[in-house]
Amino acid sequence: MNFQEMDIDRLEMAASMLKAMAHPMRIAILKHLESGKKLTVTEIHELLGIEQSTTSHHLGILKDKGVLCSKREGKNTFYYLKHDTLSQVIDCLHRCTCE
Amino acid sequence: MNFQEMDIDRLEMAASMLKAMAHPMRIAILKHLESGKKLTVTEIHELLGIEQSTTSHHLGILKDKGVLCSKREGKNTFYYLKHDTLSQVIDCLHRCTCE
DNA sequence: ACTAAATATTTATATATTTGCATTTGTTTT
DNA sequence: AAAACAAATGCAAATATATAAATATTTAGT
Repeated sequence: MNFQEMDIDRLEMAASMLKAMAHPMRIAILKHLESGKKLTVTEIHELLGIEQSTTSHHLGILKDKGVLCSKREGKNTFYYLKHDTLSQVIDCLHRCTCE
Repeated sequence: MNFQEMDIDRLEMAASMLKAMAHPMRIAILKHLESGKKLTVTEIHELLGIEQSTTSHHLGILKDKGVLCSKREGKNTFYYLKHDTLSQVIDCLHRCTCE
């Protein structure tokens, strides 16, 4: 594997993380998970007022693409940011959409 | 227009900016535009080794969604980041894809 | 006005995403 | 073991996106 390929892999990884985040509901989810907060599927589905299955689906995408992690505790599954630094992306977008 | 709607509009705006950025080639373009750099379509198309029309198309998407601005000077059109702060998003992704 | 260079737009086809509903799987409690 | 709760999955219709090739537009130089 040469540098070129490594770079392409990395670009694709970055792109798929961004793509995972690039959805209004998923950004709303991420806003609720800033500063290390951990929330269950039900909590998120109630906070946002969207279907349970839709919520789970969105969380699955975010987890699959490396944006979130999850840990099961009994009946609940808690979701949280994989990299705290990703809150920066959300904050940055918040600032860029002020006009 | 109530706050709820305002919030939804903003989420959608943020999502469409992210969606515009969520593509390997477009991330590669953004990497070249960090720290206020301004490049022409041809420069980018040569830097990345992709078709001119493809390059223009990608730039058009980034501009349309509010990620880039452009200014024409003679035959050339220079593209640059609309918000300098967007470099943070790229840097953040760079850090998150180190594993 | 004509040509060449730089950029932009249009097309069509293929592929991917979103969403709700119904169902299923996993876990706790009785 | 059955009931109740939490989360995940499969499916299908509507919608959106990617890609590449061909064509069009804008501008500078002659």
